[in-house]
Amino acid sequence: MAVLRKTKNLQLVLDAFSKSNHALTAKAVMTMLPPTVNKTTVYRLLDRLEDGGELHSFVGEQGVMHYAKCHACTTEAHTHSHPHFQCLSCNEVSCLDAELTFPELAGVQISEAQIFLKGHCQSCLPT
Amino acid sequence: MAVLRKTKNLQLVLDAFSKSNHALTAKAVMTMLPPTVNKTTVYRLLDRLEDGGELHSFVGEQGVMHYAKCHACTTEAHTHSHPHFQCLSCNEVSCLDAELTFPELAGVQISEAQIFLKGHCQSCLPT
DNA sequence: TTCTTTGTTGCAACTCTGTTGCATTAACTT
DNA sequence: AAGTTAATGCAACAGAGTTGCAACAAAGAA
Repeated sequence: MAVLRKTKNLQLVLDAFSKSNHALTAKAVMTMLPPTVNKTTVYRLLDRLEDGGELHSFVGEQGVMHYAKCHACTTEAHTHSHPHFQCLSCNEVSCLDAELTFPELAGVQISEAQIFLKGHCQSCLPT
Repeated sequence: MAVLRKTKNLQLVLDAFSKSNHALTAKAVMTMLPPTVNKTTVYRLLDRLEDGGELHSFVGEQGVMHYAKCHACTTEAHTHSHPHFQCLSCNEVSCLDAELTFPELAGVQISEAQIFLKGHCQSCLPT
Protein backbone atom coordinates (compact mmCIF):
# COMPACT_ATOMS: atom_id res chain seq x y z
CA MET A 1 0.00 0.00 0.00
CA ALA A 2 3.03 2.26 -0.32
CA VAL A 3 3.30 4.07 2.98
CA LEU A 4 5.62 6.88 1.86
CA ARG A 5 8.33 6.75 4.50
CA LYS A 6 9.86 10.00 5.57
CA THR A 7 13.43 9.43 4.57
CA LYS A 8 16.33 11.84 4.56
CA ASN A 9 16.31 12.18 0.77
CA LEU A 10 12.60 12.85 0.65
CA GLN A 11 13.08 15.74 3.02
CA LEU A 12 15.97 17.05 0.95
CA VAL A 13 13.79 17.12 -2.15
CA LEU A 14 11.03 18.95 -0.32
CA ASP A 15 13.61 21.44 0.96
CA ALA A 16 14.79 22.00 -2.60
CA PHE A 17 11.28 22.98 -3.64
CA SER A 18 10.82 25.20 -0.62
CA LYS A 19 14.05 26.97 -1.40
CA SER A 20 13.34 27.74 -5.04
CA ASN A 21 9.63 28.57 -5.28
CA HIS A 22 9.90 27.64 -8.92
CA ALA A 23 9.20 24.54 -10.91
CA LEU A 24 12.18 22.21 -11.06
CA THR A 25 13.32 19.49 -13.41
CA ALA A 26 14.70 16.21 -12.12
CA LYS A 27 18.12 17.41 -13.23
CA ALA A 28 17.74 20.65 -11.29
CA VAL A 29 16.74 18.74 -8.19
CA MET A 30 19.81 16.55 -8.54
CA THR A 31 22.16 19.51 -8.48
CA MET A 32 20.55 20.67 -5.25
CA LEU A 33 21.06 17.30 -3.58
CA PRO A 34 24.31 15.71 -2.41
CA PRO A 35 25.98 14.13 -5.44
CA THR A 36 25.78 10.76 -3.73
CA VAL A 37 22.04 10.60 -4.40
CA ASN A 38 21.38 8.49 -7.45
CA LYS A 39 19.31 9.85 -10.33
CA THR A 40 16.98 6.86 -10.16
CA THR A 41 16.24 7.80 -6.59
CA VAL A 42 15.44 11.36 -7.59
CA TYR A 43 13.01 10.23 -10.27
CA ARG A 44 11.36 7.89 -7.82
CA LEU A 45 11.13 10.51 -5.11
CA LEU A 46 9.48 12.92 -7.53
CA ASP A 47 7.01 10.23 -8.56
CA ARG A 48 6.23 9.44 -4.96
CA LEU A 49 5.72 13.06 -4.02
CA GLU A 50 3.42 13.47 -6.98
CA ASP A 51 1.42 10.40 -6.01
CA GLY A 52 1.24 11.75 -2.49
CA GLY A 53 -0.17 15.01 -3.75
CA GLU A 54 2.75 17.16 -2.66
CA LEU A 55 3.97 17.91 -6.15
CA HIS A 56 2.37 18.12 -9.53
CA SER A 57 4.12 17.69 -12.84
CA PHE A 58 3.88 19.08 -16.31
CA VAL A 59 5.80 19.03 -19.53
CA GLY A 60 7.87 22.15 -20.00
CA GLU A 61 10.38 23.34 -22.51
CA GLN A 62 11.97 20.75 -24.82
CA GLY A 63 9.51 18.19 -23.55
CA VAL A 64 11.24 17.95 -20.20
CA MET A 65 9.21 17.08 -17.10
CA HIS A 66 8.88 19.82 -14.52
CA TYR A 67 7.68 19.49 -10.96
CA ALA A 68 6.19 22.11 -8.70
CA LYS A 69 4.71 22.26 -5.24
CA CYS A 70 0.98 21.79 -4.92
CA HIS A 71 -0.97 24.47 -3.17
CA ALA A 72 -4.64 23.66 -3.43
CA CYS A 73 -4.52 19.95 -4.16
CA THR A 74 -5.51 16.89 -2.21
CA THR A 75 -4.58 13.32 -3.00
CA GLU A 76 -7.94 12.80 -4.68
CA ALA A 77 -8.47 16.10 -6.40
CA HIS A 78 -5.63 17.66 -8.29
CA THR A 79 -6.40 20.97 -9.86
CA HIS A 80 -3.60 21.67 -12.25
CA SER A 81 -5.38 23.40 -15.04
CA HIS A 82 -3.54 26.53 -14.01
CA PRO A 83 -1.02 27.78 -16.55
CA HIS A 84 2.72 27.40 -16.22
CA PHE A 85 5.01 30.18 -17.22
CA GLN A 86 8.61 30.43 -18.31
CA CYS A 87 10.50 33.69 -18.35
CA LEU A 88 12.51 34.15 -21.52
CA SER A 89 15.13 36.15 -19.62
CA CYS A 90 15.81 34.20 -16.44
CA ASN A 91 14.37 30.91 -17.72
CA GLU A 92 12.64 30.21 -14.43
CA VAL A 93 9.44 28.21 -14.69
CA SER A 94 6.60 28.88 -12.30
CA CYS A 95 2.91 28.35 -11.72
CA LEU A 96 0.48 31.14 -12.45
CA ASP A 97 -2.36 31.54 -10.04
CA ALA A 98 -5.22 31.64 -12.48
CA GLU A 99 -8.03 29.32 -13.31
CA LEU A 100 -8.61 29.09 -17.00
CA THR A 101 -11.90 27.98 -18.43
CA PHE A 102 -12.24 26.98 -22.03
CA PRO A 103 -15.19 27.73 -24.21
CA GLU A 104 -16.75 25.18 -26.51
CA LEU A 105 -14.23 24.70 -29.24
CA ALA A 106 -14.87 23.08 -32.60
CA GLY A 107 -17.31 20.62 -31.18
CA VAL A 108 -14.85 18.83 -28.93
CA GLN A 109 -15.29 18.10 -25.26
CA ILE A 110 -12.34 19.29 -23.22
CA SER A 111 -11.50 17.63 -19.95
CA GLU A 112 -7.88 18.55 -19.42
CA ALA A 113 -5.70 21.50 -20.29
CA GLN A 114 -1.98 22.01 -20.32
CA ILE A 115 -1.04 25.62 -20.78
CA PHE A 116 2.54 26.64 -21.08
CA LEU A 117 3.20 30.34 -21.49
CA LYS A 118 6.38 32.21 -22.24
CA GLY A 119 7.25 35.83 -21.79
CA HIS A 120 8.89 38.03 -19.23
CA CYS A 121 8.42 37.88 -15.50
CA GLN A 122 8.06 40.87 -13.22
CA SER A 123 11.70 40.82 -12.14
CA CYS A 124 12.93 40.70 -15.72
CA LEU A 125 10.61 43.29 -17.24
CA PRO A 126 12.39 46.44 -18.41
CA THR A 127 10.61 49.18 -16.48
CA MET B 1 21.02 29.48 -48.38
CA ALA B 2 19.34 26.09 -48.24
CA VAL B 3 17.23 25.83 -51.36
CA LEU B 4 14.82 23.08 -50.20
CA ARG B 5 14.96 20.68 -53.09
CA LYS B 6 11.82 18.81 -53.96
CA THR B 7 12.98 15.27 -53.45
CA LYS B 8 11.00 12.08 -53.46
CA ASN B 9 11.10 11.72 -49.69
CA LEU B 10 9.97 15.25 -49.13
CA GLN B 11 6.91 14.60 -51.24
CA LEU B 12 6.22 11.40 -49.35
CA VAL B 13 6.23 13.25 -46.05
CA LEU B 14 3.86 15.88 -47.40
CA ASP B 15 1.61 13.10 -48.67
CA ALA B 16 1.60 11.55 -45.22
CA PHE B 17 0.31 14.79 -43.73
CA SER B 18 -2.29 15.20 -46.45
CA LYS B 19 -3.52 11.70 -45.83
CA SER B 20 -3.96 11.98 -42.09
CA ASN B 21 -5.23 15.50 -41.43
CA HIS B 22 -3.86 15.07 -37.94
CA ALA B 23 -0.68 16.01 -36.20
CA LEU B 24 2.01 13.37 -36.55
CA THR B 25 5.08 12.41 -34.62
CA ALA B 26 8.35 11.59 -36.36
CA LYS B 27 7.72 7.96 -35.49
CA ALA B 28 4.26 8.06 -37.06
CA VAL B 29 5.68 9.58 -40.22
CA MET B 30 8.28 6.83 -40.41
CA THR B 31 5.65 4.12 -40.41
CA MET B 32 3.95 5.83 -43.32
CA LEU B 33 7.14 5.93 -45.37
CA PRO B 34 8.98 3.05 -47.03
CA PRO B 35 11.12 1.35 -44.38
CA THR B 36 14.22 2.17 -46.39
CA VAL B 37 13.98 5.81 -45.36
CA ASN B 38 16.32 6.49 -42.49
CA LYS B 39 15.03 8.04 -39.29
CA THR B 40 17.65 10.78 -39.48
CA THR B 41 16.23 11.72 -42.84
CA VAL B 42 12.73 11.93 -41.41
CA TYR B 43 13.83 14.23 -38.62
CA ARG B 44 15.65 16.42 -41.10
CA LEU B 45 12.72 16.52 -43.50
CA LEU B 46 10.42 17.59 -40.70
CA ASP B 47 12.86 20.32 -39.70
CA ARG B 48 13.14 21.51 -43.26
CA LEU B 49 9.42 21.60 -43.78
CA GLU B 50 9.06 23.55 -40.58
CA ASP B 51 11.73 26.03 -41.64
CA GLY B 52 9.97 26.34 -44.97
CA GLY B 53 6.71 27.18 -43.24
CA GLU B 54 4.85 24.10 -44.43
CA LEU B 55 4.66 22.48 -41.02
CA HIS B 56 4.63 23.72 -37.48
CA SER B 57 5.66 21.79 -34.44
CA PHE B 58 4.62 21.55 -30.84
CA VAL B 59 5.27 19.37 -27.84
CA GLY B 60 2.51 16.86 -27.29
CA GLU B 61 1.91 14.01 -24.93
CA GLN B 62 4.91 12.61 -23.06
CA GLY B 63 7.02 15.46 -24.32
CA VAL B 64 7.07 14.08 -27.84
CA MET B 65 7.36 16.46 -30.78
CA HIS B 66 4.33 16.65 -33.04
CA TYR B 67 4.12 18.19 -36.48
CA ALA B 68 1.09 19.50 -38.30
CA LYS B 69 0.35 21.26 -41.55
CA CYS B 70 0.31 25.02 -41.54
CA HIS B 71 -2.77 26.75 -42.82
CA ALA B 72 -2.38 30.46 -42.27
CA CYS B 73 1.36 30.74 -41.91
CA THR B 74 4.04 32.31 -44.02
CA THR B 75 7.75 31.81 -43.67
CA GLU B 76 8.06 35.03 -41.71
CA ALA B 77 4.92 34.98 -39.63
CA HIS B 78 3.94 31.80 -37.92
CA THR B 79 0.75 31.97 -35.97
CA HIS B 80 0.68 28.90 -33.84
CA SER B 81 -0.94 30.19 -30.73
CA HIS B 82 -3.91 28.04 -31.62
CA PRO B 83 -4.53 25.16 -29.26
CA HIS B 84 -3.73 21.54 -30.00
CA PHE B 85 -6.05 18.82 -28.97
CA GLN B 86 -5.70 15.12 -28.24
CA CYS B 87 -8.69 12.81 -28.07
CA LEU B 88 -8.52 10.48 -25.08
CA SER B 89 -10.35 7.79 -27.03
CA CYS B 90 -8.72 7.64 -30.44
CA ASN B 91 -5.51 9.42 -29.37
CA GLU B 92 -5.43 11.53 -32.51
CA VAL B 93 -3.84 14.94 -32.13
CA SER B 94 -5.13 17.86 -34.13
CA CYS B 95 -5.14 21.62 -34.37
CA LEU B 96 -8.11 23.58 -33.13
CA ASP B 97 -9.17 26.54 -35.16
CA ALA B 98 -9.36 29.13 -32.44
CA GLU B 99 -7.33 32.14 -31.53
CA LEU B 100 -6.80 32.39 -27.83
CA THR B 101 -5.99 35.62 -26.14
CA PHE B 102 -4.67 35.76 -22.63
CA PRO B 103 -5.57 38.36 -20.06
CA GLU B 104 -3.01 40.05 -17.88
CA LEU B 105 -1.85 37.38 -15.51
CA ALA B 106 0.01 37.91 -12.28
CA GLY B 107 1.99 40.81 -13.64
CA VAL B 108 3.82 38.84 -16.28
CA GLN B 109 4.12 39.75 -19.93
CA ILE B 110 3.11 36.88 -22.18
CA SER B 111 4.52 36.60 -25.66
CA GLU B 112 4.02 32.94 -26.50
CA ALA B 113 1.49 30.32 -25.61
CA GLN B 114 1.47 26.56 -25.95
CA ILE B 115 -1.94 25.11 -25.26
CA PHE B 116 -2.46 21.38 -25.24
CA LEU B 117 -5.97 20.18 -24.54
CA LYS B 118 -7.32 16.73 -23.96
CA GLY B 119 -10.82 15.40 -24.12
CA HIS B 120 -13.04 13.69 -26.62
CA CYS B 121 -13.38 14.51 -30.27
CA GLN B 122 -16.63 14.64 -32.18
CA SER B 123 -16.22 11.16 -33.65
CA CYS B 124 -15.54 9.65 -30.23
CA LEU B 125 -18.21 11.43 -28.23
CA PRO B 126 -20.94 9.11 -26.93
CA THR B 127 -24.09 10.66 -28.31
C1' DT C 1 16.42 -4.52 22.16
C1' DT C 2 16.24 -7.65 18.56
C1' DC C 3 13.67 -9.69 14.80
C1' DT C 4 10.90 -9.21 10.83
C1' DT C 5 8.59 -6.89 7.34
C1' DT C 6 8.42 -3.83 3.80
C1' DG C 7 9.63 0.33 1.68
C1' DT C 8 13.93 2.70 -0.17
C1' DT C 9 18.33 3.18 -2.48
C1' DG C 10 22.21 2.32 -5.71
C1' DC C 11 23.87 0.30 -9.67
C1' DA C 12 24.01 -1.17 -14.27
C1' DA C 13 21.77 -1.82 -18.18
C1' DC C 14 18.31 -0.39 -21.08
C1' DT C 15 14.51 2.31 -23.82
C1' DC C 16 13.14 6.12 -26.44
C1' DT C 17 13.42 10.49 -28.78
C1' DG C 18 16.34 13.13 -31.10
C1' DT C 19 21.14 14.75 -32.90
C1' DT C 20 25.87 14.88 -35.15
C1' DG C 21 29.83 13.88 -38.24
C1' DC C 22 31.08 12.03 -42.28
C1' DA C 23 31.15 9.73 -46.58
C1' DT C 24 28.03 8.88 -50.45
C1' DT C 25 24.34 9.89 -53.55
C1' DA C 26 20.98 12.56 -55.94
C1' DA C 27 19.11 17.04 -57.62
C1' DC C 28 19.61 21.34 -59.80
C1' DT C 29 22.54 24.71 -62.70
C1' DT C 30 25.19 26.06 -66.76
C1' DA D 1 27.73 16.15 -69.53
C1' DA D 2 30.22 18.34 -65.66
C1' DG D 3 30.26 20.79 -61.52
C1' DT D 4 28.07 22.37 -57.47
C1' DT D 5 25.45 21.80 -53.52
C1' DA D 6 21.77 19.79 -51.06
C1' DA D 7 19.91 15.31 -49.42
C1' DT D 8 20.57 10.71 -47.65
C1' DG D 9 22.29 6.62 -44.95
C1' DC D 10 24.93 4.93 -41.40
C1' DA D 11 26.88 4.60 -37.05
C1' DA D 12 27.68 6.53 -33.01
C1' DC D 13 26.18 9.51 -29.64
C1' DA D 14 23.33 12.49 -26.16
C1' DG D 15 19.81 13.29 -22.75
C1' DA D 16 15.60 12.08 -20.21
C1' DG D 17 13.60 8.62 -18.03
C1' DT D 18 12.79 3.42 -16.72
C1' DT D 19 13.56 -1.41 -15.01
C1' DG D 20 15.35 -5.49 -12.51
C1' DC D 21 17.77 -6.84 -8.83
C1' DA D 22 20.51 -7.00 -4.77
C1' DA D 23 21.63 -4.44 -0.59
C1' DC D 24 19.98 -1.35 2.86
C1' DA D 25 17.17 1.16 6.26
C1' DA D 26 12.86 2.52 8.54
C1' DA D 27 8.77 1.10 11.21
C1' DG D 28 6.42 -2.11 13.79
C1' DA D 29 6.11 -6.74 16.36
C1' DA D 30 7.93 -9.85 19.84
